[in-house]
Amino acid sequence: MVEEKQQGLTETKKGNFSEWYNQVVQKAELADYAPVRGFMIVRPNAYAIWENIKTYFDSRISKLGVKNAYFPLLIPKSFFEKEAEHAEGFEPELAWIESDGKDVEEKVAIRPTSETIMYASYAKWVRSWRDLPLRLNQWCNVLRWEVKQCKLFLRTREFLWQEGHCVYETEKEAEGEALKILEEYRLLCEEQLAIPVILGEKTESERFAGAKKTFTLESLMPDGKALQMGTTHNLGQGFAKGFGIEYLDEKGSKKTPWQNSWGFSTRLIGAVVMVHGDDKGMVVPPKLAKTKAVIVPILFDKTKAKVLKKAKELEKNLSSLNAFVDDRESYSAGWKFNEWELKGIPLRIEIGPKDLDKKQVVLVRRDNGKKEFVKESNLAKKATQAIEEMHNDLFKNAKKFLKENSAEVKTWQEFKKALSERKLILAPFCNTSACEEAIKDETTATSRCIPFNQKSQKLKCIKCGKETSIKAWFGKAY
RNA sequence: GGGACCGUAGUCUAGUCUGGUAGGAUUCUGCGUUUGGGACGCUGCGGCAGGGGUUCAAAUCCUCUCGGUCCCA
Repeated sequence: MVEEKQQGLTETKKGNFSEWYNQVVQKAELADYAPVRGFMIVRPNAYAIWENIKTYFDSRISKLGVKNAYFPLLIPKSFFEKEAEHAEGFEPELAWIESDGKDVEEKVAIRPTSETIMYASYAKWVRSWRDLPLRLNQWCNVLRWEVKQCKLFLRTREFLWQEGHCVYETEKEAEGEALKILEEYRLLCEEQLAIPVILGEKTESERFAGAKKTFTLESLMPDGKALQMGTTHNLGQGFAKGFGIEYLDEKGSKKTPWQNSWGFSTRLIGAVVMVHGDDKGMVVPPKLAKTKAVIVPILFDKTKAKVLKKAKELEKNLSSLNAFVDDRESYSAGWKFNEWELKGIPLRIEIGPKDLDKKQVVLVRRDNGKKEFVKESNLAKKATQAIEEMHNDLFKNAKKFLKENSAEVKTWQEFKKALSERKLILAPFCNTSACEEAIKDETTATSRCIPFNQKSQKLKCIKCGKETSIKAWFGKAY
C-alpha cells in the first residue's frame, strides 16, 4: 500500500467529521473560500451538480405549469415593513447598501428571499380571478448576513437557490401545491441525490417568518445532525394583505388571494458530500454526475497506439454517460485512479493491452470499488446498469443509516440517551413553544418536524407530560 | 453566545520560545526515461495574510485588522 500523499485526504469520515468534510469539499474542487468572510466560490465540479439539479427540477415544475422569471436583487426598506413577522424574522440578517449620503433614495437591502419584491409586482398584476393562479419561480442568489460560523455549502452568507412563489384563489389550492412541491422535493432528494428524507410540518418556532404553515424535508447526516433539505410554505394571506394583492371574483366582489412559496438551495450539495462521500473523497450520485464515467487507458510504449484508439472508441460509444478518456501521459494509471476517486466520478473504465486481447474492459464502481471484467460488446449496457445499481445502493445505505440512527422514545430519559447517541428522535410532543424552548435549552436539540398523517393516539409529552396526540422529530440541527 | 487554536510558494511543512542570508517536500514549466493502484532523473518558476509599533535589524516581540479551524452552548 502506498503511503498517503498530500493530494488525498488526510482525515477520515469516522475521525474528525468536520475536518473530513472541509477536505473533501476543497480537495475534490467543489468549492473554495472567497476573500470576504462567509462567502464561497462554487467551482465547476460542484456547479455541474447544481446544473443537473436545476435542469431536473426545472423540467418538473415546468410540467406543473410554473414559469421562470427574475426579480431584482435590491429591495426597498419599506417593503420589509409590510408584513410584520417577515420583517422581524429577517431584519437581523439584512445587508443594507451603503450610500454616500448624497442621494435621497430610499435605503435598500440585498434580498434575503424575494417574497416582498415579488409580491409588490404581484399586487399590480393580479386584478381578476382570471389572473389566478399566478405561479412563478426564480433561480437566483440570496444574501443573509449570518453571524454564526460559516461552512461551505451548509451555511454561507450568499447562496444559490430556487424560490417559487404562487398565488391562488383558495387556501386549499395554495396549501395543496405547497404539499405537492414538497413531494417533488422528496423525489429530488431520494431519486436524484439518493438521500432519504423525513417529511412533516414545522412547529411554530421553526416556521418561516410570515408563513402560516411551513413544510419541510429533513435528512440525517453521518455526524448525527439533521439537515433541512428544503421547505415549502403556506403563506396564508398575510403577504397578500400587506402588499395589497386583491382580485375581483366571478361575482364581482373583492377578494384577498392565498399564497405559497418554496425553495431549496446549494446546501443540497453539502448534504450529498456528507452522506455519500468516503475516505477516498467525493462520491457523486450517478444521476447528478455530468461525467458518469472516466476511461483510463493503461499505456505501454509498444501498445499505446492500439489502446488509445480503443479507448477513444469506447468514449464515443459511451457518449450517453459523457464518458471521457484520461489520456494524459505524464501521470501513471494509479495516479489517475486516485484523482478520479477523490473527485467522485461514478464509474471508471480501465483498458490495457491485456484487455484488448480479451476484448474486455475493467469496470469499477466508485462507491464500493468493485471491479468487474466486462466484454467490450456488453460495456454500454453494463455501465448503464452499474449506474442504476450504484444509485440504488447509495440510497439503500443512506436509508439504512437513517433507520439505524433514528429512535422512537417515550420518556425524557430515553430521549436524552438517544440524543447522546446522536440519533434523530421521534417523541410525543405537546407542540407548545414553552416545551420546545425547554428541550432546546436543556439539550440543544430542536424540533425538526411533525410528521404527516398521524393516527389519533393518546400520548404524553416527552417534556411536560401533558396529554397530546402527536409525535414530533427532534435532533441537533445544522 | 463562550472558549481554544491557526495563518510561511498551488499544497504540506522547518524556522517563532532565544530577533540576524527564509530551508525542505510536493505541485507546477521544460526535456528525457516511464505507466495494470499516487514512477524517476535533470532543469526552471513560485512564499512569511495585511496595517501600525518596538529595534541597527522582525516570519520571529507588541498591537490592530482580515481570513480560517476546532470544541462547548
